[in-house]
Amino acid sequence: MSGSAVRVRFAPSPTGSLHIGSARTALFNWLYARKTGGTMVLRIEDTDAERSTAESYEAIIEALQWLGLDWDEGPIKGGAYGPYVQSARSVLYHNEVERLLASGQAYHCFCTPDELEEVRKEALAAGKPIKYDGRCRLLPAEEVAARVSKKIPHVVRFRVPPGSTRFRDIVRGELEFANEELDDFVIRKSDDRPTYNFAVVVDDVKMKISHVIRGDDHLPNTPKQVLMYRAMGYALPKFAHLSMILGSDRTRLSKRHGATSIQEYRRLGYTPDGLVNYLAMLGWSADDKTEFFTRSALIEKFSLKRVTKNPAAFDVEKLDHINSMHFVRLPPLEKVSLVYDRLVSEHIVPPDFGVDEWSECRAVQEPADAGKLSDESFRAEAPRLGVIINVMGQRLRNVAEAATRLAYFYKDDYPRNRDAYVKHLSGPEVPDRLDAVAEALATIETFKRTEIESAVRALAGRLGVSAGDLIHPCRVALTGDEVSPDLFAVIHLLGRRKSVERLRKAA
RNA sequence: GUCCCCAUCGUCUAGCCUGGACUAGGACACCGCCCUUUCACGGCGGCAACAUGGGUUCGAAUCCCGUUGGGGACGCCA
Repeated sequence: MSGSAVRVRFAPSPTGSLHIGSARTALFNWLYARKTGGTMVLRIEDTDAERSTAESYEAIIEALQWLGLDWDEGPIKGGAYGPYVQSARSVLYHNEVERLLASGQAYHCFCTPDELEEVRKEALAAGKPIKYDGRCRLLPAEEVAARVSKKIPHVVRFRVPPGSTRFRDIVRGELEFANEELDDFVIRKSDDRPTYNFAVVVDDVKMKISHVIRGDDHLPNTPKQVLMYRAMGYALPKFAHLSMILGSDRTRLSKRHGATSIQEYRRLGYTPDGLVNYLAMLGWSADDKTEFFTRSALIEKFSLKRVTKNPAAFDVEKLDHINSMHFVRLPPLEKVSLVYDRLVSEHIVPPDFGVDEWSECRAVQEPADAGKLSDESFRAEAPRLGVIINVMGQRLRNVAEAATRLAYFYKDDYPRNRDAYVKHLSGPEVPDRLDAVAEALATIETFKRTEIESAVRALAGRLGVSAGDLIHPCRVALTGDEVSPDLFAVIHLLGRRKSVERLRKAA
């Protein structure tokens, strides 16, 4: 095995859903692995017995899968350096703690949480650094042995040496921390589990992680970890600390800024590619212009060297924009399927949507591979929906819009824009015109888009009005709004019966 | 409070390392015009930034220091 092989890891703790910020961290790790032909490891950090839940674990796995961020080693996949769940790695941590204890680089501490809290409060009140004072450092060996054998609850602390700790960060360059700012932190809790800082180091070593790419909220942990690598005699990985993602007001991204989990964005109708593209732009750029990236382009262009240092504010409008670029480029059948599911879940399309209720044009264009789909009602509607989506074109920017913008194709209680009614349907001349159009539609021979258009334009000529004088009121009468795709296509897709019915009703 | 990180249009960013080609480029949003039966898309144009003070230098967005502002970390959470 080559010592220079790239191995990165994403190490979430299963204490909630996959957050936007964590997803970005996962993405950058993934991109780096895919870019370099390295290995992506997924490790579950569940050393907090209290807060870790199976639901969170499931949610995170599912969100990663949905985003298309796959891993080469980890839960489900397995791998040579497992197990990949920290709660199953106790013996590894235990051995390393014993080694540190034996070499005197760690020691037992019997201070109770209450005592420590006391000390912390005092320090805060006195305006001093909040840190453990190292009072158990000097406990004689016999005393320690006695207390341990008496099963007095205790933790193990790392003995921080004097001096300072330097390391290099790929994003930030050379960094130095004074060790006196660090206190003798806990590496093994009284329940015998390792703490995060310790488990991370042991796992990253044992899993041969070459690059630690994580959020910069971990920066203050890094000197502690560096110290432990050295104390245990292991080589350092390379570090890359990513800036945080902030809310629109530049404070920590939280619920009050809107959706914060990947799951929520999924429900809102964003596509994985759109979300991934946007997330990649938060803290990274390929050059001064490009910002639309397919997944493979992202992999091809990605580089840790071009990661920015300053924190980025999450901007939903930009997300919408990037997402829409991906949405409009979706393969037709995929888009149809996505929109269809949305329409059903929003109750726009009833599950048993009528066989010949609306469509004289249902069979106009059979998507080539619609036959592959097994859902019968989908197969029945896919051709017409495909045409609808086609005429909607770029007007349909995401799945979420489908429910409101396509409703009038499927049911009669679609949204109505009051202003549009007032503007286009309130004139005294309107009823006659609508009736005339209805009559024309009822009598033309072939109900095709082009025929419909010439019939309406001819009618306008006979009435001595402009085509627009007929088109605008018809659009409102048929769709409930003054905004829609090409009116003649809409009429065609609505079908003769519905079109005539709505025009007469509005007249 | 202590320590750390960061600082270019409202927002995401390019440029910074390796000072000069920067009257600071692109994108989102916003505004105007064009296209068009409406809207969207598209095209064209506009608005809009080097936080601040001091150095270094012939020359600073770019290098150094201070200030200010923002963020993070200070747990037997991760």
